[in-house]
Amino acid sequence: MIVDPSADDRLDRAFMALADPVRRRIIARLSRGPATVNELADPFEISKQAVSKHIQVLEHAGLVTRTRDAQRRPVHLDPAALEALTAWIDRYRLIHEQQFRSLDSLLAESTTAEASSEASDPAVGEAGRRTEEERS
Amino acid sequence: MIVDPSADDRLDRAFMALADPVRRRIIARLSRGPATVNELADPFEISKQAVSKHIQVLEHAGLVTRTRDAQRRPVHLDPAALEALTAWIDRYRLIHEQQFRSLDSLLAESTTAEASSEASDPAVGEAGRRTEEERS
DNA sequence: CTTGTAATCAACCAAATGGTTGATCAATGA
DNA sequence: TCATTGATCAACCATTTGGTTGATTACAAG
Repeated sequence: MIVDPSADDRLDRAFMALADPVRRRIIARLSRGPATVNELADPFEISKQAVSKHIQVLEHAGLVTRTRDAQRRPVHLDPAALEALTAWIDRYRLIHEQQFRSLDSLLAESTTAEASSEASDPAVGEAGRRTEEERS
Repeated sequence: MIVDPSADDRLDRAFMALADPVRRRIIARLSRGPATVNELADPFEISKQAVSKHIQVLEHAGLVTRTRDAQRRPVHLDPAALEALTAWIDRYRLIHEQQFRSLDSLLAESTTAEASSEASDPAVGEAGRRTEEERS
């Protein structure tokens, strides 16, 4: 019954939560404003209990929060968690682009002068880069 | 042998692919440049076959591509697919923010005389929003 | 107190997921 | 040719996931 509130684990649950198309539709609906479980369940063919479970997954992932209004439990979107996801994706996407950029400049330099600056060269990627250029 | 038709289905697979922490680590590694299956499998405790399966999932989701170099099959990151993911997330995140913005301006209008509101409690304002229902 | 409504809990089930091991394919190099 | 290396295929297994139905809790209104 470990509750493991690790930040990395949160990211894990968030990605996991968005993996399901039903939950993504719920997120999409919530972006227009809060809604109750019944309202959220309405567009789906599945049972209300199933939707309730989906909401629990989203809540546990930190993507939504819930308040109380009499018997109702309105669900609210928490955009901060979504931001963390885009941050993760963009991180590696941008590193990848950066990698290409430095390769380009490296090639440009080698034409102008001697390529003595092998230096650090963490670019295992560079070595691998060469192996590409294949048929498409 | 259906070959992944709809674009919506692609998004589905992409989110599903990123739900697994092993696959996200693979993506992180690939952001530094292409790598072979053996290279990718090295940091993990799991078998090479398991990593191979993960790569197939990523490939089927359009997140990576593979080329050929002798026996090796280098895996390359495809940043375009990652961009599609951030696009989806940002869409609803921004709609949500927009919603807040209009709520704020609405409140601001009602108190044109003075800008006393310190953003107050938007959650309460939202709760009243459940008037927008689509119970059919 | 009783009824009705919103939502969750509990037990259960089928299918998908992630992992394993052993065999096989494909390309290289002796 | 034959052994080696890189990677996949195939069968199998344990756990997780997403769904169901039926009972139960929590409020609000008669």
